[in-house]
Amino acid sequence: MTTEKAAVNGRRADILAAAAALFATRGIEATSVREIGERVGLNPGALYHYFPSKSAIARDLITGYLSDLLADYRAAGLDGLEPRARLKAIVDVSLATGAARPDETKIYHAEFPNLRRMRDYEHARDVTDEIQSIWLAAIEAGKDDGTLRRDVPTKVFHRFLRDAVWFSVYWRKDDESYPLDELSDHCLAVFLDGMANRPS
Amino acid sequence: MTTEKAAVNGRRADILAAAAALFATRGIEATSVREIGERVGLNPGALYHYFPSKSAIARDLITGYLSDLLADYRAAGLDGLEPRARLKAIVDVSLATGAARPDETKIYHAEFPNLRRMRDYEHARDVTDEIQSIWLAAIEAGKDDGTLRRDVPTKVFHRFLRDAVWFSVYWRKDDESYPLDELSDHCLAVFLDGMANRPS
DNA sequence: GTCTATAGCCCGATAGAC
DNA sequence: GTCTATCGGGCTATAGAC
Repeated sequence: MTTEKAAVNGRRADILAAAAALFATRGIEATSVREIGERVGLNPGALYHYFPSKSAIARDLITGYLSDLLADYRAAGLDGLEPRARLKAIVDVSLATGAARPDETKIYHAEFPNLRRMRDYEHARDVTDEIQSIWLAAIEAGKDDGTLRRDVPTKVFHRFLRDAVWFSVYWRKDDESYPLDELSDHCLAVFLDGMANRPS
Repeated sequence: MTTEKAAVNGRRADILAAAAALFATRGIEATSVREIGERVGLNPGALYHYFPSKSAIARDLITGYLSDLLADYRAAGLDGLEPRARLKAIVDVSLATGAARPDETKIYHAEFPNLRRMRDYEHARDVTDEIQSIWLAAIEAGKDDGTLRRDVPTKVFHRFLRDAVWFSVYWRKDDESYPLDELSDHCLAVFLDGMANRPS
């Protein structure tokens, strides 16, 4: 990669990061390209040298995020794991992604439901479908091998667990007081072993 | 109440309902007063006969919603219930509110975090603090009487349960195929008894 | 009480100098 | 590659006729 190309990618990355921070806190539509330019030290018009439109910035953020997330799930070797370990791996990959990329996580969950029917989001839709099937398959495997109870519908349990995991980016403080592996332990304790106190 | 007063309140209610539907799906900032007027069959300027501003519509929606929700919790006689029954009552009141007022539920959860620091939201802040303390007290009571395990922090369990309950408005279909009391049963099954399969 | 018309502002995006 | 300047348009809110 040449020096000029690296500089361009650096600028692009700066713009994406600045836009992500603003989109995550105020929403895409409520964020102006002027604000994005201000954050990155560029006049509004100059942004259009790197991106054709504001919505292209949002789309690149979301599709890049989803592609990386799917790659992380695939790299976790889920197929070789027993259901409980597989669910733990899914939760851990997700929590790590939420902690590493909180802005994109918030944007995806807050805005994608309204964007998924738009043109240029076909690939993102495919990725989200595959991610969902990864979660659902792990829960089904747990039911099949007797690890999980069968009277709670798979889709319902999926929603409960999924929301607990992803929405933790809104309340977890990213400091030493509550490390990620503790959150992971608490999440798996509640959802796999249950909150009920059963002295053994 | 005079006929004129009732008519005014009817118009006000129509405007609030139309605004709620739009705010819930597109967000407050992304919704224009022209759209609200269109929905209710009024020219944009005429809305200002009933509300001083767009943000006043949003504030009335949120504060009214929160006041009613708090009243419902108080009417449920929570203090006289054992911890498990108390948590079930809290979940049931919340699910019923979500089903009866899905738009305001979505608006509150999506927009209040960004609005709570604003002027004119002092009362809403007090109400949310009290609602949160109702949930936390029920969980603490469950720990105190040995019903709930103590190794998962109260605030963490609260977030998991709260998000599962409230965000169900985004995915639950409001038809006969999945009635509210089934959702309530599944929620309490997962969070109170645990998803783990323990043949007894 | 609802209308038409518009003020004043900010928006996304573009043109063209340098 | 970044700037200044601006276009065309939608926004919230207001003014004043009816």
